[in-house]
Amino acid sequence: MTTTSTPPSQSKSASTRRQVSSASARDALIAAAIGEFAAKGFAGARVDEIAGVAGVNKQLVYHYFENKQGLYLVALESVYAQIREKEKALSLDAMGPLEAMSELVGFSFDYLAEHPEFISLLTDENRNRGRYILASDRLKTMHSPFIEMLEATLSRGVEAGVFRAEYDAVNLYISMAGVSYFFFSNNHTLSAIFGRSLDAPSALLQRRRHVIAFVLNALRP
Amino acid sequence: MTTTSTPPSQSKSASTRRQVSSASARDALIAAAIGEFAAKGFAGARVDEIAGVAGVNKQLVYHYFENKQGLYLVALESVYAQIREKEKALSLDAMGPLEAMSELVGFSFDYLAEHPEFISLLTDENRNRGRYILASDRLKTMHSPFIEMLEATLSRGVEAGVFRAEYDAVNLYISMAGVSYFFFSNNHTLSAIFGRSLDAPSALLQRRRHVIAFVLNALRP
Amino acid sequence: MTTTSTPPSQSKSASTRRQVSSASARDALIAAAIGEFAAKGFAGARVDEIAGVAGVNKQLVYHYFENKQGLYLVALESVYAQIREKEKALSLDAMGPLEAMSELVGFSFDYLAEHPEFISLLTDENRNRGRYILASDRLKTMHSPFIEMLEATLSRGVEAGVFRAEYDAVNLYISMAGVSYFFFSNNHTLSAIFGRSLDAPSALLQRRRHVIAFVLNALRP
Amino acid sequence: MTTTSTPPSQSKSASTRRQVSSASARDALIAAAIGEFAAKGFAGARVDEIAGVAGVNKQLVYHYFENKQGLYLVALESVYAQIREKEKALSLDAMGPLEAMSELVGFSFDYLAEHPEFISLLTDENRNRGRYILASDRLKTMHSPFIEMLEATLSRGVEAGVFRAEYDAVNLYISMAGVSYFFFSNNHTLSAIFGRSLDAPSALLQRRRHVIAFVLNALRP
DNA sequence: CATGAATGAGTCTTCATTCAT
DNA sequence: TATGAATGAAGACTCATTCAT
Repeated sequence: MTTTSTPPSQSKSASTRRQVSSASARDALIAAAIGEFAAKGFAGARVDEIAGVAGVNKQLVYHYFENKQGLYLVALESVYAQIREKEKALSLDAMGPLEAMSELVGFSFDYLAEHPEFISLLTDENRNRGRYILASDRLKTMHSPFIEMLEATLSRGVEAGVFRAEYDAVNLYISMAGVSYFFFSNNHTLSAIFGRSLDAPSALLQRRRHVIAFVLNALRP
Repeated sequence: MTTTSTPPSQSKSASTRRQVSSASARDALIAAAIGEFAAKGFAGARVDEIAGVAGVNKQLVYHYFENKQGLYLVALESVYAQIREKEKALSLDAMGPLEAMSELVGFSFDYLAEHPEFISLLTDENRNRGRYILASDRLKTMHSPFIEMLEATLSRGVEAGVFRAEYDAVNLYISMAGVSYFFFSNNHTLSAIFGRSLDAPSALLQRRRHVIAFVLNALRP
Repeated sequence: MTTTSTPPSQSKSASTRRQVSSASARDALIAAAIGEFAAKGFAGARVDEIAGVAGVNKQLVYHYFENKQGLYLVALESVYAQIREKEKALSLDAMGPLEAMSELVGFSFDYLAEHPEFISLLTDENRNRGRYILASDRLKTMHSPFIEMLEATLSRGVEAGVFRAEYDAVNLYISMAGVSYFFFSNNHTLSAIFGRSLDAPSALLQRRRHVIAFVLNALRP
Repeated sequence: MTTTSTPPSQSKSASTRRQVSSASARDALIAAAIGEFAAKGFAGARVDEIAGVAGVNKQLVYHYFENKQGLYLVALESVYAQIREKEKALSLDAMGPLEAMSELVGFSFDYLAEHPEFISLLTDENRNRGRYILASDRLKTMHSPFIEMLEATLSRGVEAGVFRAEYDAVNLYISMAGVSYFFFSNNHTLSAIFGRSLDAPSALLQRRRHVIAFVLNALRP
């Protein structure tokens, strides 16, 4: 299942079918919402369009999510939940610090490459000054294991003498994420300014190699 | 000067006043538009609001810019023109490569710190898939001197043996800009996730130091 | 320069040029107005468009004609004046009643064929319930010689025994005009309904022959 | 039924009321639209006014007809549908050719006399150069039985030796319709020019007699 | 649960007209 | 005279949301 929100438990027998249908209708709405909000932002997205893409009646938006904002919040929670899920799958324990760090940088890059909707929704949320992320208890408790993995890898590397000691994990995280994120989030304006197609597969591969080298070089003692 | 090229004020009494008044209505609209579009995006911005903030009649938007999109385009051109203007003021010739690179990284950081509207407009433009930047001849010809300065500084440093030779200038630019840009563009969500106020002055200063160190470290041979 | 392009002030002596230019500006406005009002009706016509087509400043409309309605009235008077002028050129005295009547019918047809704007303006004026024609003293005193010519021709023919005596001139006029007018005024819907191109030159010629024959046949004793 | 196809009334209590209510909102809009468009033309008509007259919310115009043009098209189809309906009720088979022709001419006159909105909408549509009638499949397939009745009556009369053989049915139709149509469509300007009240009941009756006589006289061998 | 109808508060845009020079 | 700037009133159209069944 792509979303996390568990529907409220119902015990009526006949409602089984309804639950199935409900769950899929609800999920379809969330999936459609992620696409619409990512493509057009909160203000530009249309409830009608979301319902249409999901193939359900518009009223269900209000039934499940109260209003457009409620749907937006759930969509945001959903994309965060997805990345958290993927992050948990990372297992760095068997790797040395250099390899582990390389894995972390690569993961950051790859996830953004494959999930443009994550970038778009984050972007919109930042224009809202983080209104929803701050209002959502679920989001606040949805701790990322990534920063802890990064911290642990950094420590291991410092101790092993392969990483500089001067960086704190949060700043390192922001730099590591930033070199990938900015490439994707501003791909169109960068392409226009430099007159290069930065969304071409070859440009992507080249960029991926660059960001790993760049971060690891910066970490050298 | 904040808006598009306006003729310098002249001292002829009669005609000047008219020109000034005309220019100021137009300029006031552009300034207000930058603020509105930055705060709410294209879809969320309200023509009424822009005119109200500018203190002029709403219909002047249509008189001067044809429609909301026209105003948006001019606002976008305006913020690009501003940064290009500042970039031209950079003079690195008297500096050694290390100092010059440090200056470039610091400039990137400082400009974004002082111009959140630049970030917001770029962000929105990227959600539009760069539609306006591609459509604007003015924007396409508004070449940035920055990338050439970076290229020159990089070459100087490589020749002097203080920089690695492996980076190409565009990728280096994106990394250098990204470590600052991402910090500002995603400040709210990062603050929420890390439970830190990354917009506090001290966090800003600390980040500034980090990005300069990070980039220069990555450049070491 | 982005602001108002100040026109080079010309202080050439002769007001002659201005007067000449005035007269032609006024005429140009009337000509453009006839075209616009004919093409789009009073409500659909745009003052800006009229001024643009005439190549003069919009303000002149208000200077010469007070407002849009004033211009419309003058345009209407103008097309009436034109047809009155043409009607005066008809000289039937040397013809027999049959030939004269044929001439009158042919004239009605030809004038409408050549002056679609006359039809369009009359049409719009009728939708206004004749508001302007009733309000205009000029139009009310712009007597048509046509109806008197028709009356005289009819009398001559009745006396000569070649026309029936039963028709009164006004009804005859309306019938004679109607068989041509309806063909032109409703040419598009008639073409669509009958699936024929009634605006083709051959259809026009055929129609012309028909209306003359039809009216003369109806007049036979 | 006056408006476009409405679902046949059913007798289930609940659903019927809804359908009726739905249908009536739609029908009320069409009826109001016919009046407004006839009175002021497409450009002059106001959506607000139409909704107000219909007593429904303005936005239902967009709900049912997409936009102003869509409503205009349906209004046009509606008036065409009305006349087609009436035409079908004509039964000429039991009459001789003279009586039948007289019936056809009288019908043309009477329908226009009773349906000024039909004239007005046709007029506006012709100013549009038949744009809507050409775009509407419904209108193109809404064949008129009138022209076939006229053709049959003409043939019968020619064979019986009471009508001239020279007229083709389309030209005859245009002449027959034109002598009535022009009288009504241009009633106001004609009244003004001739200084007669051509919309008085007596003038109407007199005109009716004239057009029948005129057409039948023209048809005599 | 599901659905189309309905609505009110906007939202961009137009346009005739006036102002200032 | 002539012109661009400016304006108020209104117009078409949108959209999140609610109602009724």
